[in-house]
Amino acid sequence: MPELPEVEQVKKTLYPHVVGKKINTVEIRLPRLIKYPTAEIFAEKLTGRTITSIERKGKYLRLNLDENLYLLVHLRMTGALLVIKKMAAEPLYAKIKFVLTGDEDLWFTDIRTFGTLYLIDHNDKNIEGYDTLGPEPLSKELTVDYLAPICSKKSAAIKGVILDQKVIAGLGNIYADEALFAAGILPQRPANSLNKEEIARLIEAVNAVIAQGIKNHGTTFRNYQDADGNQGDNVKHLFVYGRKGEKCKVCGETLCGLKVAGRGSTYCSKCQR
DNA sequence: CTTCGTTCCTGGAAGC
DNA sequence: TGCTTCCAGGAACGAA
Repeated sequence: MPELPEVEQVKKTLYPHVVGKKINTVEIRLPRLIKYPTAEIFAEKLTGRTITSIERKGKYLRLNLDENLYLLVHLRMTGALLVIKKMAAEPLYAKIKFVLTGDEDLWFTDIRTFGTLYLIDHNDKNIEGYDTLGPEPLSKELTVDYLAPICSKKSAAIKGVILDQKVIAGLGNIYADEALFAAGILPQRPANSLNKEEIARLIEAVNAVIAQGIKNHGTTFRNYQDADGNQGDNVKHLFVYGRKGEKCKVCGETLCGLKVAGRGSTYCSKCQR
């Protein structure tokens, strides 16, 4: 599932293929993926626009267009943006085709069809979920002074807090489990039970696992691929995610599985307290 | 306000 | 072997 490092890798691989290209037509095969405005207006307004740059904010990609338009894309679980030669066969699970100038097209594919797309302009209403994103990992805004007061007000599990995009933008289940392991903190610990030193360790761990994920071009656990169709290498560097029942790479203990904040969570009962 | 459960969806794994 | 059931999860939403 694409989280911050995966979306960052999609951005990097997409950039050289689509920036400067014009969208000639848009073919929408699953209109319900377009959350704003309607699929008809979405296609109509995109036609003839030129992609000027790409930004990532949390797990959102924003393709900036001329005429003050912005194409927002959230890949959710199995969404992908793929650049495909016009002569090649169309990709599996194709849901939206952006016909570009040049010899390549941009496709949005999605197995489980949870992905969402929006087309907004600077006068549009805010898109909830996008405008409320919290600070990013590796940013100077993510500090103990920021996170400690938030944690002290919450009795819910710390894992749920760091998965909340309004608190930190970009963590999903993989990097949340990895960060909690690296920080030596159990995912089910109430957020308000963490002291300042633990919160400092957690921020450091979040930054470290995200930086490593980016360096390794993302984690391909099931379906994730970048815009060139390549997989990420980070899965071999995971300590806990997807390793329930296997031995802890640090202490040898069998890793535990537990549902925390509604998600499958894996942790080491010896390394994490 | 917070917290928790439900919903969406499909492929692949697990179970009988 | 072949069918059925369950599970994976990001985030919006509703209920308590």
